[in-house]
Amino acid sequence: MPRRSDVLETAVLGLLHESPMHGYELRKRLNAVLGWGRALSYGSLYPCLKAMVTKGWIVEDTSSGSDASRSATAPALAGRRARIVYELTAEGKEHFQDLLGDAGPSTWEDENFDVRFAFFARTDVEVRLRILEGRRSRMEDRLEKLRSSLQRTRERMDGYTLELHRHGLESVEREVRWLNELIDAEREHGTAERQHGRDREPPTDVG
Amino acid sequence: MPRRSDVLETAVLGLLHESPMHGYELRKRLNAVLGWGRALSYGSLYPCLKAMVTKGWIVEDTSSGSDASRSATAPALAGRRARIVYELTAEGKEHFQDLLGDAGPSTWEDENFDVRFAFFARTDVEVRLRILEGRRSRMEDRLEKLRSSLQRTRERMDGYTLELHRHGLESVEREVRWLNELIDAEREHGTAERQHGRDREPPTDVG
DNA sequence: GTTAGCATGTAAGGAGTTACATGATTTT
DNA sequence: AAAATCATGTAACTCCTTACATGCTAAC
Repeated sequence: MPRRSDVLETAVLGLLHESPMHGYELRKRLNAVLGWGRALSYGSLYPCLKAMVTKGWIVEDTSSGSDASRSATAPALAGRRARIVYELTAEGKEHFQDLLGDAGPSTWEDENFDVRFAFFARTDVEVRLRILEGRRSRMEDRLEKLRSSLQRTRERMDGYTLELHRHGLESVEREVRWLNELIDAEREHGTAERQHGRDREPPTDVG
Repeated sequence: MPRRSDVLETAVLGLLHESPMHGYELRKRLNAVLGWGRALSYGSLYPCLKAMVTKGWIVEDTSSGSDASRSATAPALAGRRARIVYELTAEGKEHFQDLLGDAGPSTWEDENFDVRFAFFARTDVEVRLRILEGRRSRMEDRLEKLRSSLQRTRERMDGYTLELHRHGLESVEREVRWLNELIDAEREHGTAERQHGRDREPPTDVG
């Protein structure tokens, strides 16, 4: 059975790919990049980090004043509390690449899609396309269910319930349009260039 | 400490208000009315129902062929398996009214808002307005955070992360517009009429 | 006859939050 | 001097899903 929530681990590996970080900072970046409703709690993050150390994907660096931690993000933070800076190992990088290579059904589920999308810049074009298309057909399924449910129960529902459903339906429709635009953009200048670079600019003409 | 997820209990009470039902049917209606991503599992529902019996909000009616269960939704289901039909008690109705009277901070959170909205037809206008306005300011807070986060980190983000944030931002903007329209509609013919009826029709001119 | 749907449950476990515990440093 | 922010952790608990266990009826 495939584990269905490597979300946190994936995100941590992805962020540490940018630069080594300590837990507190990691949490902030995590909350920023994946705009979760609630902020991630330490009670989730720290145990997760420990587990990842055990698995050999990251290592702890407990040298408070070292250059490694300072260079990245923190300017002149010499005398603070002993911070534990986490760094990717070779196995960690390898594992992350494996995760990015997966384009299976779990990747287009609600919980996973956002993380995967957030690291699309480091994902192969083919994988990107398969995930986007998978996500789209997932959303289209949902669309059909919602539409038929609205059709069937329209009579028995009061105005508010109806309005709630209508709004939900429109949200999914909007998501499908968004995915269509992304897929088109991938297909257009997706095959010509094969760069993973940071000046890669997906649909600015979207919306 | 206020319990933060009476969602299921609220929904069950609300649906049983329409008519008595057994667990299996309740699950289907629950999934239909509150369009959750995943379907509610029996592992959640049945223990919840037992707990509600213990609390005295509902009672089990184990008379397989009775009129009570048949009249509501199931035509000619005489010889099926012994079904347990759940029915509201007086205390259950009272508790539901208490729940509907609450317009506190928890009601405009993501997890609770949809259930509350689904039963707006049985909720007072003042409470409806307070919930909608609370929800809106909640969404506006989120909007501001997202906007400033986008502003701050625009440079450091790659195209995909940017696109993800842009899309998330637009979703929240859309939700705010929706809430504005609902609030306007409530205010317009909300003070004049005080009916809770089923031909009450909130914004058909919405969107 | 076998698959799909009806119908009710329990046990184990996953994934996360809240609340607690601790303490330094910076800002007001 | 107090409050906020930095920084790391643990224990208990909640809520929910998955997987299992059981058995009946309708349709194909």
